[in-house]
Amino acid sequence: MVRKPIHADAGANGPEANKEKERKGLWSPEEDERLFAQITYHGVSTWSSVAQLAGLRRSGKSCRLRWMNYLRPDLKKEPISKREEETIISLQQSLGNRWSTIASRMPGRTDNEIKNYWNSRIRKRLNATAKDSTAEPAPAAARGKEDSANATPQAAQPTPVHITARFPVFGCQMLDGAGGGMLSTGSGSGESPQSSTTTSTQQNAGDQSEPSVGGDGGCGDSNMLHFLSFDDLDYYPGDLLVDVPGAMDGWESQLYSANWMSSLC
DNA sequence: AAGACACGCAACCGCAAACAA
DNA sequence: ATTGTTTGCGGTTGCGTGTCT
Repeated sequence: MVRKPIHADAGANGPEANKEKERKGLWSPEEDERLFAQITYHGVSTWSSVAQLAGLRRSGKSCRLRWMNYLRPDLKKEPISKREEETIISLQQSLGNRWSTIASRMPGRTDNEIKNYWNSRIRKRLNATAKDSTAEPAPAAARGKEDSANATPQAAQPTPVHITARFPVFGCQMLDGAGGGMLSTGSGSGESPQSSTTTSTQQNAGDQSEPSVGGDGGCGDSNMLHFLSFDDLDYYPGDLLVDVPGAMDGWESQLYSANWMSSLC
């Protein structure tokens, strides 16, 4: 479901109009475009500077959230699958409501997405079944953060998530700004035939294990976002720090323009 | 057909940790 | 050591859409 944007300008005639205040509410396609371009070509030093340099009247916090939850190129667009749901339930049992940790083990999914999914669907379902049979073990949500150290070894270690050829994995690395660390990793498209993030590797049969690089284009700074896809691999979150200058250019033209932008309309 | 209700999602809020000056 | 700033996280809310009556 895509909500119609209530652009913050709509309230510009209100009492707040004269204040050069931060915008709130849904993001317009133009704002998305600006933020995306800013981060793609110039990277992130601090989020507040991103907002400023992109000419957005948004808080850095808001920009970060928008990028993390929506604009990041490695996000899966298709609905959460049954298998992913099982993973969420399993991880929630062992980790509690530590959504970011859970998300880090589910490439292409955001903590917000998982949290929403849990709150709107799984929790209700589990509550319903718990009423039916009181044998249902209590979720670990109530446990404190200190439990993270006591989590099961299986959950505490970065267990590999096997990704088949149908789930090309992308790694993005911000090289600009402080640290230049891994910004995000995740899987591109999924089993859904109408997946919005089709790549050239999507149709592979799964017999390739070498990283494949997106096509090359010719725009922008060379190394702000470095971008990879893998056809078939065991994925350890945080492992994909591979530097392939120019790799994102092909992705940008293929995904951002053709699919991502159309999904906004 | 219309209103009420439920659902799903995007985004905000408040807090705490990490970091810088 | 202290203070201010930034980032990251989880909880919560608001609103558009779909479904039911």
